[in-house]
Amino acid sequence: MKPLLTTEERKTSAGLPALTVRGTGSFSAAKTFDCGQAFRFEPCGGDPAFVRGTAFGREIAFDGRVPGELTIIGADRADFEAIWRSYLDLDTDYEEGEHVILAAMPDERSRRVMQAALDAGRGIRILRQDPWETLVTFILSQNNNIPRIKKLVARLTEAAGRFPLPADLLSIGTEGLYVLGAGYRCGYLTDAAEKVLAGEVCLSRAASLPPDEARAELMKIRGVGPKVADCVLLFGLHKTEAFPVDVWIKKALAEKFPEGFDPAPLGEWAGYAQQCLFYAQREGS
DNA sequence: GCCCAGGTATAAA
DNA sequence: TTTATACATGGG
Repeated sequence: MKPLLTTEERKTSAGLPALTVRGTGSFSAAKTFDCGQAFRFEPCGGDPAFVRGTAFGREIAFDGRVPGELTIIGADRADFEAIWRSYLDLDTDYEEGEHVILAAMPDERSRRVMQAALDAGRGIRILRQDPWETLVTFILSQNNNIPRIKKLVARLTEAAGRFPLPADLLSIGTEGLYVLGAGYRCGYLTDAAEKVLAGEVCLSRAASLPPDEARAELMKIRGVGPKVADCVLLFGLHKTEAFPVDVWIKKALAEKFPEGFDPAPLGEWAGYAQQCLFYAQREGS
């Protein structure tokens, strides 16, 4: 059942608009912004449930310290309806998702493994991030770790004065990107910028394509392989059915699914299942 | 110092 | 088609 949300507008003591949303269920700002899908948010004031960052060019803070509700600082009700409600995927019933995912498990052993992952990841939401931002951040993610990806993104954003658009990346140049710490990925970024700017790769068109074709469209970019493409499909284009969980389960996790893994019955919940598995694995280690 | 990270391009079997 | 290796960098 679609969550029933209520909202209450406020002003912070500093005069910023703020909106408290109630009925958010299991939503966890801490897990959603720490599970490796977004790289522009940081804990605010020591509590990981209170995060701040930038999305869609707006500085924003999400205070999820009170269970069952979320306070968005830097947004009024109109902003919430226009951007954050969709961005945070608050109208999707993730409890139903858990049931679908468990029902898709072929045997008792798999079910137990998945149950543990769902328990660990409960509260994660699959964000609807800006596709270009998602593309750039996940190009940077390859053979890289999350803390360093965040620092790198922050450095690029500071250098460009905003999250770098294609023209900004070309203006910084391949060498400039190298100096900023992008390493061997610097040429991948400029290739992405060139192809998007030339219309050779069109993200908004990819959004309306079937997953396979959208994946192929993204992989025209040098440095975008199947994994980066799938992350962009999931976190940027919200093609939640497109994530082939079986392919991306790593060795450690593959041991837990000795019978293999058929992602088909997961349907639109494939991405969420995958993200819970990823989060649980990262928590465990 | 060492291992590794939300992988990919490339060459070789 | 599958397997091996280099890759820039720095977090832990």
